Amino acid sequence: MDLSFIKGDDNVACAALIVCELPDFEVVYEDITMVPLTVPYIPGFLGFREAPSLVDAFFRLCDTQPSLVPECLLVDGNGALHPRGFGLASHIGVLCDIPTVGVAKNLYHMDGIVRDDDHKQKISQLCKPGDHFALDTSAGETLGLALKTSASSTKPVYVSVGHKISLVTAAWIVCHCSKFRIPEPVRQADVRSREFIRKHKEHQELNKT
DNA sequence: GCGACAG
DNA sequence: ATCTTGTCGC
Repeated sequence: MDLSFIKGDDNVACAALIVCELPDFEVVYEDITMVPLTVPYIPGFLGFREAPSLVDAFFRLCDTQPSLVPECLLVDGNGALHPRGFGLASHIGVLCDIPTVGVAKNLYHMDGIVRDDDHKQKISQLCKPGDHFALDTSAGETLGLALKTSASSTKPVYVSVGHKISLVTAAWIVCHCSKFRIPEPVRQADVRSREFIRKHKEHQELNKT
């Protein structure tokens, strides 16, 4: 039920697609691969850098385990909460033709949406999982939500529409997938890709001498 | 003009 | 994103 991405070094990263099954988020499929990166990281253009490898992983899932293709992807990055309204989650949704939700761990500043004192004040008002507030542009358009996902975290996650889903539904899904701050499918993709990178580096060390 | 800026 | 030590609490 997800997708994520981890960086190895400058030219190679680790793409991870994890499928979790309810009710306990048991991992029933994982596709973790080292991928070469040719496009640099430029804020605002993350989709062009990371979407291709992740879309590849999704199509591998479609080919090999069609019965495990989820109804929705949770993407580590923004969707509509983006300077041009089209972040990584939007790229993946369109290319894979599947509903996607953007889940960012940090706020990406843009027109009228900044981590100022007002924003910090609103965060401090969030008290229980599910509490949230809208992220509105200076023109009054809601691009996403700051959502508290776990009782023990001060920091919210930033949820936005990726593709073929409403913001309310997106927030509902993120909320119900969260044991900790980061929704479990994204967290598993994160944990497992780090682990993969660690083993990969060990393997490289052995081959040196 | 300069810095900040999802991962 | 990554590097890094300890610390607190269940």
